[in-house]
Formats: sequence, C-alpha cells, structure tokens
Amino acid sequence: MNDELGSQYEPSKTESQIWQHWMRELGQFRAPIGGKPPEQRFSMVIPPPNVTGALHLGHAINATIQDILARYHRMRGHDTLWMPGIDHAGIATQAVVEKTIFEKEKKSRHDLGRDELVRRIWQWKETFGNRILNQLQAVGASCDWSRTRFTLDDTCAAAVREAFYRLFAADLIFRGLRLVNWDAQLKTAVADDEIYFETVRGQMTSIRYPLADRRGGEPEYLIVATTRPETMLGDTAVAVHPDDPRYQSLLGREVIVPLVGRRIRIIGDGQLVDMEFGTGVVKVTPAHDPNDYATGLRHNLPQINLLTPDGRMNENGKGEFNGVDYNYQGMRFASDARKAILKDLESLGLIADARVHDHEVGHSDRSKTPIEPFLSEQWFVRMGDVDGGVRLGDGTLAPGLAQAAVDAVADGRVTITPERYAKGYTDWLAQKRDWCISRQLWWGHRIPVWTTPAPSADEMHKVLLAHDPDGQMFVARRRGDGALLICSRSDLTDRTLENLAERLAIEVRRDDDVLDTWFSSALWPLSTMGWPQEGTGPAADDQLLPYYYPTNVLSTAREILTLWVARMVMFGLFCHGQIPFRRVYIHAVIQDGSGRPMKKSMGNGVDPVDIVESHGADALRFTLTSMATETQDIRLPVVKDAATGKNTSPRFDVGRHFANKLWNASRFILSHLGDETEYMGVSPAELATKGELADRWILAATSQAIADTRRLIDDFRFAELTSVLYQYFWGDVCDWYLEIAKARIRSGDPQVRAVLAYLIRTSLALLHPVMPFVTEAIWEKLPHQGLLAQYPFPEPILQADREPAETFALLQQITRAIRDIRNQYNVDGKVIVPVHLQSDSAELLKRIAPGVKIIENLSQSSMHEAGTKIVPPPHSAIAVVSGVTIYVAGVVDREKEIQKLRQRRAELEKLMAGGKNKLSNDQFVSKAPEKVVQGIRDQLALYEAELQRIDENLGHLLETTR
RNA sequence: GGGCGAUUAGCUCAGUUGGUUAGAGCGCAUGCAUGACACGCAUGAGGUCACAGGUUCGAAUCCUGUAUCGCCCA
Repeated sequence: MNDELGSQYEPSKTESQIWQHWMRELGQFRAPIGGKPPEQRFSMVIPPPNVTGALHLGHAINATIQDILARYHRMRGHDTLWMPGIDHAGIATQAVVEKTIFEKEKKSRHDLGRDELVRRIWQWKETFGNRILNQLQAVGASCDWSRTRFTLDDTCAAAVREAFYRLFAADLIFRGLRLVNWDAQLKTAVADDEIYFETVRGQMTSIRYPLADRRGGEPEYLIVATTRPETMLGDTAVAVHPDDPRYQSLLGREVIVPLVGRRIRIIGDGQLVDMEFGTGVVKVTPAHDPNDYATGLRHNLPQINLLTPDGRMNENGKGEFNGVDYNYQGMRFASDARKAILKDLESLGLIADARVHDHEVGHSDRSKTPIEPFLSEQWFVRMGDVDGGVRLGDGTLAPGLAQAAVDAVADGRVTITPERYAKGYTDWLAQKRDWCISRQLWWGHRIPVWTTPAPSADEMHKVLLAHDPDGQMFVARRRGDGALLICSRSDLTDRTLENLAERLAIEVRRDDDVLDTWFSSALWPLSTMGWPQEGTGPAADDQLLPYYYPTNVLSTAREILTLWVARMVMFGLFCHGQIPFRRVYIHAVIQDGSGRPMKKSMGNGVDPVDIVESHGADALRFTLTSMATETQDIRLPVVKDAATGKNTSPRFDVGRHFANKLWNASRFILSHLGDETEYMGVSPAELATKGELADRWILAATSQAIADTRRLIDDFRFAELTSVLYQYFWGDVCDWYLEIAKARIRSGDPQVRAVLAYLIRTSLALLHPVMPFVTEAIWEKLPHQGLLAQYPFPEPILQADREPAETFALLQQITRAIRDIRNQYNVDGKVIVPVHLQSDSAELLKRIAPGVKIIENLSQSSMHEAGTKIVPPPHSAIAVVSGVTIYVAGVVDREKEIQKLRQRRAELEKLMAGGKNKLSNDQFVSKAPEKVVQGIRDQLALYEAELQRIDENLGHLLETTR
C-alpha cells in the first residue's frame, strides 16, 4: 500500500481523478429531496458569476467558504443543496460582444439588428459561459451541478415574468420621467454602481446673467459659476440662499439666460446654495444635474432637456439673445457645444472669470465615457411606503418594499455577519429611492409591457376585460396621454395578446427596453428553485422550493450587499412571503501586498487557476480560508514566479506544505497499519479512557479539535478554523503523538495502532471540508467503504478524559527544556544526556513518572533520578518549568551557563517586583477578583522557587569555577 | 461632506466579556541528511500593541482627540 504513495503529494496527478469520483458516485452532488426535518436540510445559492467573467480570487475565496459549509453539512448527514449558476450580466456582456463584432466585422448592433445581436450573444454565451463554472469545479466546488441555472434560461425567465406581473398589478412598477445616468456611447441608462469617478481637469467659468427689469442701484448682472456651461441653455432658475442679505431684495425677480434669452426666476433655496461659496448664486438646471433636479421638484421648476440619446444638443439648444439668434443643435454636448457657447459668451463679454478646476466626473464602467445625467422615460420599482401598504407573498402587509427588507434584518429574521454591515444595508434601504429597472439594451429580459396608443386604447381595454375578466393574464393601465400599457403575464399570454390585437387590427407595441440584470438576480433564490411553480408536479425540481427555501446562508462580497442582497430580501418577501436566506456572510476582500485592490489593469492580481495548477486546489483553499477573517480587507503579498512568469504568493506555500504534511503523516500511519483493519473498529471512547497517558491526551485533544471545528464553522470563523486544524494536526498529531508512537510501534504495542487508526480517519474527516482533494485521495488508500465526502463528520468523544492534558503539557515543557539545553550547548544528536529531576511536590513527580519514557525518547536523554530531595549533579545546566527543576549534567560550558542564569535571574527579579507591587496594592487586592489575586500569588511562588534553584546552581558553578 | 474599517514582531494576520511573561504562520539565526515528510525536524532571537489624553486597582482591549491608509454612500 505504501509504495503507491510517493514521498511528495502531487495534486495535479490526483485532483481530476478525485473530482471524477465525486461527480460519478455522488451524482454531481445532486441534492436529495424529501425525508429530512428542516433542521437537517442545508441550502445555499451561489452568487451567480458574470457570464463574461473568469475566476478571480474573490470568487475563489467565496466558493471555498461556501464549499466548506456545503461539505460540512453533507457530512453531517444533512440534505444539502448548493445551487450553481451564472448571470447574464446585461450591459457587461452586450458591451463585450458588440466590441468583438465591431473589431472583427466593423458592424454595429444596429447593422445586425436586435434578433441577430441577441442570437450572437447566445452563441457567445454557449462558448464561454461555462468557463467560470469549470474553474469553480477545479477548486472543488461541490455545487449541485445537475441543476446549474442561468439567469436568462426558461426557468428564470418564468420567475421574472411572474414577479413583474405581480409588481405591476400591485402598482409597484411604474413608468416615469427621471434623471438617470446616461451612457451616450452605449445609449443606455446605467446603474449607479456601473459608474466610476475620475478626476478631470476642467474649467470653472463665471458667467454674467443680466438682471431683468433692472431698477436703479441694482446690480447689472448676477454671476454664477459652472464647470458645465453647455447646460446653461436648460437653466430654469437661479438660486440664492434665502438668508443671504446680498440678494434678499432680488428674490422673486428674474434674470435672463444669455444666448437663449429665457427669463428665469431668482429663487431662495437653503439646501442647494452655500452662501460662503463663490458668489452665492447657483444656476439651476433640473434636467441635467441631480441636485438641481431635486431643487426643481421643490420649486416646481420646468425641466428642459438639452440632450439627444446619442449625446448631442437637441432642439432646445437654440434661442435669441439681444436680437441675435444662437443655435447649437446637433453639436456634441459636453465638447463642441461647450466650446461654442464659451466662445459666444466671451464675445458678448459675459465671462467674468475662468480658472482651472479639477473635479470628479462620473464615467461609465462599460464604455469608459463620461456619464450625462439625462431626463428620460424609465421603468421603476416603487421602494417607498405606499398608502394601504404592500401585500407580501404570505398575505401580510408591509408599509413598502424597502421597509419590508429593513424590517427583516431589524427583527433578526435575516442576520448579517460581520454585524457592522447591517448598518450599510439599512441606511441604503431607508432612503427608499425608487429603483430604475429599465435598460436600453437588447440582451436581457425584455420588459413585458405592450402599448396601445390612445385612439384604440378603449377598444383594446374592453377586449382584454372580456377575454380575461379576472386579470389572470393581463394587467392594463392608462398612461397620461391616454395610451394603454398592458403587462402580459407569460409567454403564453404574449401570444394571446398579439393574436387579439392582430385580429382587431389594433396596434400593440412591445417596450424595447430590457430589465436591469439585478431584477433577475433579485429572484435568484426563488427562480433557481422553480418559483412560481411550487410542489405541484411530479418532477423532483418542483419540490425544491418547499424543501430548501428559505436558504440557510448567502455568502457574498460586501459591495453587492445593497444592490443584490437587499433586493433579494424584498423580492423574496413580496413574491413568496419568506426571506430568501437566514444568514448573510460577507467575506473579506483580498488586496495585493501594499493594500491596493487587485486589478487586471494593474497586473497585480493572482489567478486562482494558476495556483490550482502550481500548488493544488487544497493549498489554494487552505490559504484563502486562513484569510477569511472578520476584517474587511486582507493583504496578499504578490510575487512573480521566476519560472512561469505568473503572479503567485508565498502565502500559498503554507497550504501546499500542509497538504504535503498530511500526505506524509498519512503515509507513515498507513505503513504501520498494514492490513490490520480490525483496529478501525475499536471504540474511540474505550481508547480514550483505557490507554496510556499519551493516548488519553491525544484523544482528548482530538475531541477538543472536533468541537472547535464544528463551532468555528457554525460561527463563520474560517481563519480560526484553519489555525485550529493546523495546530491540531501538525502540532499535536505529528510533532508529538506520531513521535511518541514510533517507539511503541517498534515494541508491537497494539493500542497505539488502534489510536492511529482512529486519528487518521478523524483527521481526514475534519480536514475534508477545507482540503477535500488530498483527504479524499488518502481516504481511498485506507480500508474504506464509500467516499470520505459522505463519511459522518466526527463527533467529540463524550467520555474523553481531560485530566491528561495538564500532565502532558508538563512532559512537553520538560522535553523542550532538555532539547533547549542540548541545543544551547551544541550536544551531538546521537549523545544521550543524563537528566535529574527535582520537585518539591511528590504528587507532581508521581504524575510525571508514567511519561518518563516519552521524555527520554523525545529528548535523547536518560532519566537518572527524580525526587523531592536530590543531590544536584555537579556542572549541570538547569531549567525550571512549572515547579520542576531539570538538571542536565556534563554538557555545561560554565561561563555560558553562569551568564544564562544571571540573565534569567534579572528577568525573574523584574517579574517578581511586578507581582509584589500588585499584591502590596490594597486597591488591587480588595478590588480584583480573588481568582486573579490568587493567580499572582501562585505565580510569585513559582518565581521564588525558580530563583532559589538558580541561585543554588549559580553557587555551585561559581564555586567550581574558582 | 456623512458612515464604516484598519494601524500589534521584518511580512501577513489572531487576540473572545479589561486580569498571570501579548500569540500564529512566513521570514530570520543556529544545529540536524533522525526509516513519514528538507514542502522536513529541533531550538532560538524578534513587539513602547500608530500617537496624545482620559476612565480603572489594572488597558492592545473601554472613552475622547490626532495622524496615516482603505472602503462605502452622497
């Protein structure tokens, strides 16, 4: 058996084989349905990665964490569902595909047309879409691969349609004119999170607006400053602070907008205007600035849009001023029009000042072009409270969608770990800003609303009512201009609608826009489990929802806590009446060694797939898990691998070394277990009480490790988990127990084999959730039935004897002390040193007695004497640990030993002074808990004893020196 | 501008409700080709817990302020 195992673990040779075994024998980790009570079911949905993406460290750490949970629960016998899938990522994907098509064929999406572009994107998705899922498999993700979903597949589409229909019917979806972030390159609205800010060198221009109907003594002009002079054509007011004495008398009067000649009011607004800043006068352009937009709503100002969807000045960009016509229509908005306007103002002498000004400009993440605030018709989901409340899926009433999601966290139905992130979630939702869900794209769920223009609206409405009196298929709503908006519930009703319209020769036109990707993501826990179908059909999938929803855990990155997590909670409650998950875990973000985010453009990223290839998946997982702390950022020092030229990190060596250690320790144990399978059956509880000291100690330590492992996984303390496992296996098992076992194996002790048999199985099982490949690979070499992945997760041995821990710790201290002395005096490794032990406590010596062999074997020593009164051997080095004095004779360099003892003496005196100081402080003695005071007393006594021994020996050494 | 986080050994991080000499891994130093493992074994050195105040018998830990870095929101 042993010769099958090389002395080095080679992950690349075993991982794919192990993966195949799991996939085959566990049916692609298919989640069972039915039969277990709720507390024995465990479910998660994966945050669906972007279809355009490749695996990065964020995915890798998150997948590892989820996989630890999934494997742990599976081993505990829980029915486990970890739902995998990918996101169609509307704008990101369309942008990538459009770009490739343009590069290859010099064709725009308009050249191709909607159907053809969508066909091409699907094609692209088929080719690349599974890439990231394959990468997740390479790190060992035990998702239910038989149920992989895509946010644009039929199942998810059905959920999107139903959710939209219900929201529309509840009047929670509406169409409105709003200021949105406009990407003029891609001609679409983009979400706030798709914008990044860049400092741009611009110009702050101060412009003179002539005062209308000027009276004597009044200023000729009001001066406003702006970095965006082109927007002045859309000004509908200028604002001053209502308390500003300079302009008090001008409130309610008018100024004339240069170039367009429009008269606009001077309004007072304390929110918009900062009196101290500039001239204290601000231009108000509601259609082109979010703050001005809000101001416009407060003062009922007209909104004048200047922009065409492709980023040019529209027909409002012209006018007459001082008898001269000005026209900027058709010019590119923030560039050509701006230049022309500045030139005209200059020649009119209306520029009071112009200075260089650096400011933050929002750019579209997708096209890298500046964002324009743009007033346009969009679809929204109403987030705020509504009169009469919102009826949730379970029939209860909530004040509004956002409030429902706030409440779910506030009352603890959903918990967020680390807790501090709950605040960000709540604060964001509390703004209750309506959610713009329409995108002017072709890739995505097309908005299921058809419009019939006013002339036929009445007739259409009648037909719909006749055909569908209960509103089971359609919901229709009148728009301001009399047109009818019809929301159709499903693919089937779409056809009905279009047939009806065709028969009656009534025009119905489907909305061109698609839904924001987050709309379908928000339904992910529901849609992947087949909602709105629920337990109705014979198909197993139909039972997922009642069996596995709500999920137990959602593990994700903090930046989508609001955009995604909050929206899942809202939709979960609205559509199904239940939260989508009970616990949210937010993992740390991995940065490079100097605290910068890892970015492709900076070349400082580490590719997890490279690490899987070079170090193995287990090494990657172990290291990433050790970085899953509660802090928000973790640094990973990045270095370039000299051989491959790829980025890597020395931190991954830790994981690789640990996997190798596990491999070799197992190899050792296996070689001595031979085929003695009967030991596998010995009850660990029996071993834990009947064995030798070391056996009882390691079994108690194992029980402790088991209990810790369970607790730490349950509490999401993953970094601590790795340190417990590392310390237990490498420290306790390898460094101590295996070393002790060697001598006993040689002497044919059967008990030690039984313990080893237990230890190896337990260790492999404990480590399996974190390091599944290497543990499973070793498992296959053991006499076994079934996969380790299905083996019951270890339980602590209830009868484990805790007493040996203290005695064993003392043996370890003594062993280390002797090793230290050997080391200090460069004793050759083969030399056996003589040791004498002294302690004032006969009881202590009695406890040590059974461990003398251990000390001897592990420190190459022989115990000559142990007693309460011994004659210290001459010329010996000493060490004092926990009330035991160790003399090692015959190795001493006197001068060095004297120096060492004096140093220790000085140290002790300092420590003792500290202790005495505390005890002589009445306040301390009276106020500190008795346990603490006694602790100081005990410690002091030990110091005193040690000092005495040191002085004694120092005396001997000094005598003999002379 | 508002909120949150970080600052502990050369590096990356732990440090549970304040309490005996502040821990780990890596790196470093010394020794070791030890019948599992040199991806190893043994031992050791290394810290004014960012700074300044305060609370307390007692502070890395609690409070206030300052500095530096980062994230989120506006």
